[in-house]
Amino acid sequence: MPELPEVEVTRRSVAGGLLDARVLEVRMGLPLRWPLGREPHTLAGCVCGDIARRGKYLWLPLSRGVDESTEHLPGLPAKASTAAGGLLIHLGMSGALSFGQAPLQRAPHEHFRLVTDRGDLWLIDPRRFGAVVWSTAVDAGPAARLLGGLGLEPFDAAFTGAHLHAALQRRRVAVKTALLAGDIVVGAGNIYACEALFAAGIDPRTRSDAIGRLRAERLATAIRATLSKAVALGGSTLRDFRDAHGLAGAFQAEAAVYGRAGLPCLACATPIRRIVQAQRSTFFCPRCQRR
DNA sequence: CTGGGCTCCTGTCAGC
DNA sequence: TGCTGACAGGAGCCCA
Repeated sequence: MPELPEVEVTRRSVAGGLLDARVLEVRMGLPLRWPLGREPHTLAGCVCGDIARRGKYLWLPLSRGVDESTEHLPGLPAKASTAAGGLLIHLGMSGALSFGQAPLQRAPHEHFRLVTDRGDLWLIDPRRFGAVVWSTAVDAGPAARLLGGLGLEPFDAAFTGAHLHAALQRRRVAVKTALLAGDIVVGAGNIYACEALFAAGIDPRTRSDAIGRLRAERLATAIRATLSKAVALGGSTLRDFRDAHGLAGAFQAEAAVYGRAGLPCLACATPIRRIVQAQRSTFFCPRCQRR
């Protein structure tokens, strides 16, 4: 589910509540995609920093604090938490964060819970493709390994039509497959890649190295426009997605092609087609989108 | 190195 | 009503 807009909406909805919150306890449920990589109890006492986003990952910095829950002898100082680093969080296909109050009717799918003095943060993830991974720094250890291969942020000034064009020239896969790979530009998943290609008037089957400079420019603009509109609408809620306060997104109602197979194109009334590319559904208008 | 396919897991829905 | 198969927002990993 969660593509860049959903992850960004999630980030914004938890940032204020988590900042400066002191971790009291960490509870784990069923295994997620990867292990936490650290004993949960060693995180008690850490203080949450400003949560950041990189692609579809969230990075929650944790600074060293004092573990007040740890038993210690009278007269001796409270045991300092040994942890300093952060948590890299990915929502996978079906994940959502919830902050403050217990999520409703999700009990079997609560697989991670950060108990803090400002409220609790839950990861609800039925399919468990999501992950919460400890890393000593965002640019070291497991986080560096997972973030290392990512492409540019779509709103980074370096992500230009020229950059996209040059990157697409180096590939021979279909342009939609190249966008989904996430090593050129991050954030556009299956929904937004389809929508951006529609907005740019490009057939998703077009070989990436056949995209000219002008169309690459249009595609870069369309990716940014599609993603920013989706963020403004609170993301897309197809099934599971909610922000941390339980609010659903509204972009799904604005989708021009995604999930609209057989329905008339909003621009030309030609039936929207569904095909499969790299094991993922692709939706497009065969008339508005050209090779 | 590139590209294609498989895989993790649960839930939902269409069709019989 | 109940069973079966297809499909779902991601992306790392293995193989040719």
